[in-house]
Amino acid sequence: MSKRPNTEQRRAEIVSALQATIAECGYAKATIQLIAQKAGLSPGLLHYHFKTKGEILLELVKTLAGLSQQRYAVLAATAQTPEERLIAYINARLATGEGANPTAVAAWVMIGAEAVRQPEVRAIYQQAIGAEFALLQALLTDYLQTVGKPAGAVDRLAAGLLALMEGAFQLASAAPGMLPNGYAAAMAIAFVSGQLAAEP
Amino acid sequence: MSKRPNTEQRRAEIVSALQATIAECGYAKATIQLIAQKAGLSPGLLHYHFKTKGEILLELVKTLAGLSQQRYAVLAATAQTPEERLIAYINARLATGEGANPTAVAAWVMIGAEAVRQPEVRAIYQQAIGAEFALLQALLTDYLQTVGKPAGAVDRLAAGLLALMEGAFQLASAAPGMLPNGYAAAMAIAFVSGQLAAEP
Amino acid sequence: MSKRPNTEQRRAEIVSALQATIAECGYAKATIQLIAQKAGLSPGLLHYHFKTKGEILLELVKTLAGLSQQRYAVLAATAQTPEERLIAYINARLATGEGANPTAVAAWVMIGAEAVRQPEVRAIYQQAIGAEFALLQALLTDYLQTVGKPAGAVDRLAAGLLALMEGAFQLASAAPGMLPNGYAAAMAIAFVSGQLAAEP
Amino acid sequence: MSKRPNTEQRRAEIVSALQATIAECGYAKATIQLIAQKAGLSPGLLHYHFKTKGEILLELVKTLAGLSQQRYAVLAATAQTPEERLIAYINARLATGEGANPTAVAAWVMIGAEAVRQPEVRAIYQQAIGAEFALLQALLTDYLQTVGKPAGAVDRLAAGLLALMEGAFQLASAAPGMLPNGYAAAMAIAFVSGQLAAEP
DNA sequence: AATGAATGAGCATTCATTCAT
DNA sequence: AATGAATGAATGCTCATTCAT
Repeated sequence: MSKRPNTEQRRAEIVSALQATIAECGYAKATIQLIAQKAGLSPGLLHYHFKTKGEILLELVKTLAGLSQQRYAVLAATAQTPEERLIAYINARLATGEGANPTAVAAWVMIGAEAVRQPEVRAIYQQAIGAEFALLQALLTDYLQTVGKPAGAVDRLAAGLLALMEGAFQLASAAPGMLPNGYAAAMAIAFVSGQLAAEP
Repeated sequence: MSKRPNTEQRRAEIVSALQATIAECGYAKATIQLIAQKAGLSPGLLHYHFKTKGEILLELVKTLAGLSQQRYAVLAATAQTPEERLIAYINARLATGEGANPTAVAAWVMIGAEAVRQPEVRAIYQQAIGAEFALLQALLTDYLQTVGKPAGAVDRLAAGLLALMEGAFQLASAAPGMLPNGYAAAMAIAFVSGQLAAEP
Repeated sequence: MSKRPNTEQRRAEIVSALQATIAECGYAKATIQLIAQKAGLSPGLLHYHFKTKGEILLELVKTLAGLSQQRYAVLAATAQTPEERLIAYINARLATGEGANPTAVAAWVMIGAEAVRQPEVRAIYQQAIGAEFALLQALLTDYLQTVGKPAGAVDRLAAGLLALMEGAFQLASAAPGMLPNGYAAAMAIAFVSGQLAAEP
Repeated sequence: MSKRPNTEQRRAEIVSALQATIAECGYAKATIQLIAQKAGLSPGLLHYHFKTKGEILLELVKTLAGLSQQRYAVLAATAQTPEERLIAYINARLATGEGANPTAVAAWVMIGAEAVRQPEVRAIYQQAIGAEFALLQALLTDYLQTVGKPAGAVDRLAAGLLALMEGAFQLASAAPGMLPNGYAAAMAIAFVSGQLAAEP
């Protein structure tokens, strides 16, 4: 008698199409027409499932942030020691190669730029950044404790690692191939190790 | 009697107005009307001095990149040792406080996002990144030589520092106040110091 | 066992939802989705019971006009003399308080505006206005006969009363609270009484 | 060196085109394209001179209200006695024939409907209604004083006249030709006269 | 009878660019 | 050099209507 709702699936398709489009053209040039075309849907349908274009963006940010969380859940299960966990985390986020997702990275960079000016995007972006920051703090605290080092500078250390990661995303998208291969993960790990040697 | 051309001044005013506007609204929302209004000029005049909107952006990227070079010229004159030069450089780019220029930083972040998709912007962005990278390589090479360390990992070290700086810019613009005060300069310096202790 | 058609009930529900919506948002903003939502039905079902949106409007006009007729049927039964009938009629249409129906009044005003441009709405609107006009003529003729006055100006008198009533509806909807309380019914009755005294 | 602004003239042309369009199609169907076409201008130009469509409407309401005021200024100069002034006023607003402006009347009716739901339109509409009401009160007070009658019911009398006038506009637009010719002005005057005879 | 997804034409609005002055 | 009106294509969004289920 009634139609079965397929809203969730359609919404996912649309969000996925936005990710692809935004990675390629940026948010402003990712027009509804273009997204719809990439999703194989009619423009009107996008507004049936999402009230505004901004709402699709918000959903994408949530999805991307969730992806990061999922990766952590996976790695946390595998790694044994705090050191392994930290290194696995860094590799999961920065290592190029098999698990790398350039589209998601490029989309994330565009979202970061959008966050500078759209308060609503900024709010969710900051939520994601905050979660990542807290996770890094926890991982670092565990690690430092294991090696018998004081946890004094964990905040700044975590912030530095976060900046290194975000900067690596930016440079990978806007200046691909200009920097040494695989520098980001290596340097992030070296950064942490260096701090251990340097601290009293 | 003679009409002296004020083209150069006008162009500078327009570029400056674009910087202010882009920092506030992003490039896409920085309309010719808005830029003109912020510069106190008429919209038509902008197209008299610049053929297209993109041309103004290109000029801004050059200006911003040049600003960085100028800062180096200043610091290179003051600093005595390679270590002082390196630290002065890092502080010049990352230190918050007196010399800090949030508008330029925000504009640079937006330009970085624009570089992902506009090939012409990307070209100049990469030029600026390349110059910064080369400068960092030179500073690091000098420094390592002074302390008697091998210059093997200079490339990756420079790339890591560059990423940390760009990431710090991004986070300062999109998530202001979320991270510890002054972490960026401190961590950049700690990053370099740590590598010295760690390397054989 | 047998499916009894609930078409008539559904149609009434839809028309009622249109009345509520039109009173609140006007006809143009009364979208099918909104009406359906207010009726607790699905949008598709509205087009099952009515071919077009305009058809629902036409039905509403008929309903509203019929309501007026019903009120007359009720009052005609109660009132004894022509004077009582006339006053009862005026009160039924204009008196504020218990019997007042602001939603119907507001909807009627919107329909009046719609009638200016939609020929099909205009036709039914005019039918309703014509019926009211005829009723007023009859009531006035009876009344004047009773008091021994010539029925010469009955047409103009009825037209004037009609205009006063429609204008009162308009002002009640678009400028509520600006005019003295209960002025409309009082002035309509005074209007009629005045004519008796004035006529030779 | 510079272009001479023609903004005021263009704005007037646009408002005039809206009046013509609104009278014919109503506000919702008066699209920017249609108005522009009727004004012989490009659609974009309408948004150069007015920020939004609603702003054009607001300007039209002001214009129409101002027209009414102007008519009073003219008639006030001509008429000698309070009675003449009152009758001249009624004729100026209601008399069909030479001075009549069906386009303005139809536009006014549509605006009245729009006022029911758009708060901003309602505010200006009520301002116009309020001015007209105050004017009627003044005219009636003067008149009643002249004929030695108490001014007790001036408010309700003025409200009744106002309703009669607005209703006459509505009926003239939505049901043209259905009512006796020239009934409105005649009945308005009869209404006032009747009250004199009736009051003690 | 009923659902709700889907369509596509139409809308107000924005904006880089042009041009007459 | 400078102005500001003018253009028109493009965009996000709305909505009556259709249709498979």
